[in-house]
Amino acid sequence: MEASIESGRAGQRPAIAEVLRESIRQGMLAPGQPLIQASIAEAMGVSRIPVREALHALAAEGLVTFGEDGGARVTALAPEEVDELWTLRALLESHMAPAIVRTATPADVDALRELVAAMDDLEATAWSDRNFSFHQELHRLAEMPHFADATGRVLTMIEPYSRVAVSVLQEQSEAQAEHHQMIEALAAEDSDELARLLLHHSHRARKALLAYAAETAKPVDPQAVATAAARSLADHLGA
Amino acid sequence: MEASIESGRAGQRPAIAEVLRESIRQGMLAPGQPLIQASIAEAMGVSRIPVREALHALAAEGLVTFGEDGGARVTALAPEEVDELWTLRALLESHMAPAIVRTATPADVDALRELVAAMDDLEATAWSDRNFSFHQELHRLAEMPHFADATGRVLTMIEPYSRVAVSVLQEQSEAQAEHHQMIEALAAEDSDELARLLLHHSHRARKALLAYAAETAKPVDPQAVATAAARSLADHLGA
DNA sequence: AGAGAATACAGTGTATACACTTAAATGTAA
DNA sequence: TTACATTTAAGTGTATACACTGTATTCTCT
Repeated sequence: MEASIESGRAGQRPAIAEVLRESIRQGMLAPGQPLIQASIAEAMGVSRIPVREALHALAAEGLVTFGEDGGARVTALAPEEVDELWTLRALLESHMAPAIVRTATPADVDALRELVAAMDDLEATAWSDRNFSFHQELHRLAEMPHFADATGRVLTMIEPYSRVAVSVLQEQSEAQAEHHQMIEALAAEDSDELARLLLHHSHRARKALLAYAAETAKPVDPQAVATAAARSLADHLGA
Repeated sequence: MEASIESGRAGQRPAIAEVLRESIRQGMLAPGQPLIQASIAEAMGVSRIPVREALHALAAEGLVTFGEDGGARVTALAPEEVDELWTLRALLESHMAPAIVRTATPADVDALRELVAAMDDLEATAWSDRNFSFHQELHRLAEMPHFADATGRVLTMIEPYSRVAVSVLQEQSEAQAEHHQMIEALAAEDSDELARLLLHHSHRARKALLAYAAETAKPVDPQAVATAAARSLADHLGA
């Protein structure tokens, strides 16, 4: 995704788009929720102008959708769309495997190993956060900025939905086991194995998510897992 | 890409982002060119506010880059980036082949065949326009909106650079021949062949572009192919 | 009470105005 | 002429203000 330094000149500001993007990714702002410009502006202590700019940027990223009435909402994905995005993620991520193996230094591998080890016994929310970082770090190693960018975008879009799966199923432990395998494949410089693992990683998670969606009434509802703190922010921003 | 109807409420406006996106894609606004808000606003007959929103949206799409000084410019890609994007395009496009074959109706195929036939003897600029439409149409048929979106984004980003190759090399006739083959593969419902052709299509074009870049001093300079009319618009918008 | 008209409200879109920053142009002294 | 200080201009960032639109609410009349 974009560099975190939003602008040199006005750079000391907390970067409105960044805050909204993270809030959406972490599920604090649930899919479908209206994003009222004035509320966000007040919450952030700025006028509506920079808020509008952030919303337009996020809309271009696909995280926000402007309705016909002009109102912005957190993009809500249909199950088929989530499915498609998981497929896209699998394709992009597995394609980066050779580059990752090629450019990763032993120090990189160690850092990743440590990161994954630190995730072993985290609860769902904290684990999801680290999980996102782990994959982003992997992408960064490939030194393919546009692949990483596209993949990061997709990861961000599906994250609210992934979190449902992580919190509900035994998904977390399986994914975590695969993370360890990925580190070993990386250490062994086995790019085919890494690609295979990344493909499998996505496909399994995708299937788990869809299975969960199928067996519950309200198919995919990240709102349900929003934390209490998250809810209060969401309520503050909501209509 | 986003739906063309930018907004219901203020929808009758010519959609500023749209105009800028097209201008960049077609090379009227050359990579690296400064995008002065006030100039664009005046040229479009609006204030800077909606212009800024458009620029932020385009920045999120990667077509525009905000410098450290806050100024926006048309994104200029390094040769490695163009190379990477061609690879990305090949990957995405070829992956859509089975879905395209699956969902295309005979009427769709006929329409595409006609479109391609109409391109046979066009000069470079007009051909490039139709070429873009042809591929977009192909993506649309796959009924995979997020794949199509990502691919369209990439196509747009590399378009100014592709045009250089089309105008300088015999690229156009080779690409056109491949287009005809794609139609036949599609008509024969041979998705493997279609995927192969799409891969080859990108890889060959990519190599041709890089070869051209290597043998010229100024590696990739789309400015050189901007038409006279384009230049005047660019100059008007430029600093 | 219920249907329809009039009003108030909530929200967006955007033009204007002003503060701030950087870089260029100008002027001045050695 | 060159180096340095000063002013000017060009550009951006954003707060405020106002116009517009749809929706809910209230009021009125039957």
